[in-house]
Amino acid sequence: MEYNYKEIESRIRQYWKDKDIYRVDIDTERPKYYVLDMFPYPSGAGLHVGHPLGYIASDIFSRYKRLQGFNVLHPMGFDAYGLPAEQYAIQTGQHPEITTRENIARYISQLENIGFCYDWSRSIRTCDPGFYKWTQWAFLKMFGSYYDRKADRAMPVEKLTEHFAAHGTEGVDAACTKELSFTAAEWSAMTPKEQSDVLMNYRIAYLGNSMVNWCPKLGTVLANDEVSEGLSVRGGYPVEQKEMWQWCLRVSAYAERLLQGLDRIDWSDSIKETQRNWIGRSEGAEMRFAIDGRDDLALEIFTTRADTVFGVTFMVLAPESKYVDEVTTPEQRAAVDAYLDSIKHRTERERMIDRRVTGVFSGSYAINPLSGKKVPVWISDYVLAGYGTGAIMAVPAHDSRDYAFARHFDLPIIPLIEGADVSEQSMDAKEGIMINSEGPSLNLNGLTVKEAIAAAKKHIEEAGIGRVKVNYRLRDAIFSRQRYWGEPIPVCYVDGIPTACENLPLELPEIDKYLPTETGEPPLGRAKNWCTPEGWPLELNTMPGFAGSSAYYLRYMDPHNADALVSKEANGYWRSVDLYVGGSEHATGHLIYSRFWNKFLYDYGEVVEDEPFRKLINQGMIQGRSNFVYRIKDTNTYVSAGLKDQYDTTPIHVDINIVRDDVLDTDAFRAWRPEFADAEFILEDGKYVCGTAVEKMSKSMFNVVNPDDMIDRYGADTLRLYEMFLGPIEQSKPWDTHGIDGVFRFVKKLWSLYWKGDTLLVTDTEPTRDNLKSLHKLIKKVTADIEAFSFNTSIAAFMICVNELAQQKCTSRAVLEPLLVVLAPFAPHVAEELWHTLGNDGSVCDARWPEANDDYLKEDSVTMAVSFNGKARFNITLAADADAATAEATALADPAAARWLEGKTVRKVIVVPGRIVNIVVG
RNA sequence: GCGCAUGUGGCGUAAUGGUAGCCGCGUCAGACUUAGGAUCUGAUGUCUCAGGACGUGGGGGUUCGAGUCCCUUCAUGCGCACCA
Repeated sequence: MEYNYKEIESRIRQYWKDKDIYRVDIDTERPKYYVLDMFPYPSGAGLHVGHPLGYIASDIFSRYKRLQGFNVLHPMGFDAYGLPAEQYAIQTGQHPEITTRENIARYISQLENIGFCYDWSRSIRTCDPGFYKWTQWAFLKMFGSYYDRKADRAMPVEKLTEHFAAHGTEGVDAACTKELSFTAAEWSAMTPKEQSDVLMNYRIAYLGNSMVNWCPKLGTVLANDEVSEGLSVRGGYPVEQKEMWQWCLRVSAYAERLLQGLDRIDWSDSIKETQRNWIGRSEGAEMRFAIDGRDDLALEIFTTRADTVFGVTFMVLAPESKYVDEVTTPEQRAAVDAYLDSIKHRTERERMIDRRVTGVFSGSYAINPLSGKKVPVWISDYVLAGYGTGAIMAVPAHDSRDYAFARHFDLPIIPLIEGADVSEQSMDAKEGIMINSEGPSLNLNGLTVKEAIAAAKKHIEEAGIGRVKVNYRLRDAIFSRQRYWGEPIPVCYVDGIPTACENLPLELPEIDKYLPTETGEPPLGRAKNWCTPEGWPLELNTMPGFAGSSAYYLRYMDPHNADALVSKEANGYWRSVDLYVGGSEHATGHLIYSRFWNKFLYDYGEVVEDEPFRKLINQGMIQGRSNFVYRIKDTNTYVSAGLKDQYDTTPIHVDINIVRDDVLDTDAFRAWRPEFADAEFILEDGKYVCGTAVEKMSKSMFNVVNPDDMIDRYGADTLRLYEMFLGPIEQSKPWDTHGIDGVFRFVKKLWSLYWKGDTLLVTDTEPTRDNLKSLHKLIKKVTADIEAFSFNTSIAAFMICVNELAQQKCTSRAVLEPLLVVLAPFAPHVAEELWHTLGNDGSVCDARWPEANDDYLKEDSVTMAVSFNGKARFNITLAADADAATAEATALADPAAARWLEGKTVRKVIVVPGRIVNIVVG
């Protein structure tokens, strides 16, 4: 039998399908294990070789766990809502559902070709009403909840309304947009609309008027993680700050729990650190600075450097601060208005690129609560409205931003730390001994910075000037998108009051065009009869991309349940994801939102685990390797890469399929596109050598390698092995097809252990000790490697083992059969095929993972020469069970060593079995 | 600026503190071939007076012993960034 991978792989896949071998159900007799891949957005371009990297790794792990006797849940689905399908719909009029369905079909066929062990019966699509019903359900639950800080969990808003009716805001400690204060009587006197507005201030899913990232080109708002450096992540269009009414999720209420939870999960340090940064906890103090001559007004500021209060020489307000209007004096009114106007016209991006120091004096003075000194109040856009209170105390000596501002406007700078030279720059470091810090009620002089921070905070609280406060950088997530292709937000407006639509799913209506309406309403404004049966208008915004991906892992546990997102039974069994594999680019998006969503559901006992993903592996990105030709300017002549510097050239991407080993097939190039038909070439050594670059794999760079092509040329098993062989799974690396031949050779070599021509070589002969040693070395190594997620080293071990067995001419079934079991997770098709060849009835997927027997790995007795300290050489003989206590140097090999050892005693011999010996002498 | 990660042959990489470079690619030599982008065998870090010497970005340190641990420095990649 030849190794005919095409025939074998298609037959084996059919076998698995016929036997429905990957179907999983709850089985309380067996321990569960849940392995999940981040589900893909099915783009029109299909999968390239980079996508399966993580899927192959998780597939190996799933199969391994299954062979170990675990009941493994390993599903796959599709993140089907998204911008590309909608953009395509706008351009072509094609319904996004059609595009999406076609793309999903292509993805499924590509995935099936690789031989993954997914249970497709559990597959989900976020755009199915049966799925998004539960996305909407969770949203309504958030709409009906507030975050009680005392209980430290989400609670039904009814609790809050009861409390308001009985006690007003007295005793309420709830996460909110702004602190409110009213009595029970005042609450009862409010109109329903007013009460609704008050509750919006507390709801976890709320309608808020806030500064949002507005992308005019995309015609929608974006969440913070969808914006990078003032540009939209998708499309790269400019993003402006705009005040809009939007649905938001009060993610910030969970900031502390999201932070604390990181300590209990097995994720990489770098991704945990990224999340910690994103959450941005900082401990400090909030304190009040009274405005001179105004009994009714004090500026509330936040600082982490309470120790520097004596160095405050001015105050700064964000331009959007609510204080701005109040502190602006009539004399300064014109200047302030002019400044605010000039700021408004700058986009976020312009502000970021051009960090000029700008600002204006408000006319008012604030009084330093500790020193009693009067300091001017300024307005500047270097202070952010959205963080802390939107107002700061400026300490130019010890903050570089304040320093720049002080220098620019010639404001005083008072150093507070001994030896600090502030003539050129501020001293931001939190170290040194305090000076110039004595006031009527507090003296910090002589303390270290750390002591001073603590002392100042304590004093501020005791003196009633302010309080210790923790601030978070994490903002609430904007949850509205002015888009068609997303989950409808199940809210209607009853007399203008936002009200939950309890009848779910609220299905996405058909519309004639996918553009916003002429009046600027979102696309859903085009839907006919978009209202409740009672005639109340429905919300026109849809949910953002992260909505559908926030709880999908729960749905796989119980995908067809019509009565609940997941049944108690299914959730109680599968609990949470044991291993999650996906890209690190989701660190501040999906991976935060999912954790938040899960914790919210946990608060209500809807799920049993507080964290959704116990272990996370971030696979690296596979980049593309692009090829270039160099066109000489204004000609149709192309010069080889080595000679290009002699000409004025433009590099042009060339399809990697007409390049082999960086040498261009010039005929294929002429045939590639009409404009190259009569191309001329300047060659070197008779060849046209292309330039190369490592870039993102993309259609437009002609560097996409399709897994289907690889499977066609080498088979799925070789592709799987090669992708794992490339290097550590977490590492990003360019795809390089060179080297796949080596892996292909290995598979063929493996095959030839079993078959020589049409002769089956496997016999029932007793295995030799060497045979068993080779096998058990492999089992031990591969078991340890899989546990450590180190697949590249396992494959090296396979190569060594197969080479050894070939050299030993091993034909023993007792060795060649377990070899297949160990190989099955990596190369399942060929393992299954040979498993059947050996006469096994069932599938290799249901075999038992063999255990490594250390007895086969021990050396008999070893004599080795050892050099020590560069001085001595010994011959040491070790018995098979030698250890440090019993081994002894038995003979001295040379006279020099003998002299060195003379008069000394061998104290200790340290042995690493079969390897190194260290001799400690006294 | 802050944080995280990574620096090893021509290349991808490997080494519980214990012979640095396993495995693969590439290269060289040989075998078998009408032929090879097939297969098989062997060699392949650098220098070398052939005994060795030097080698894991640089500099220190701990250790009998350091690619590995500690300090420091440089370089690259990623994340956050006017967050007070």
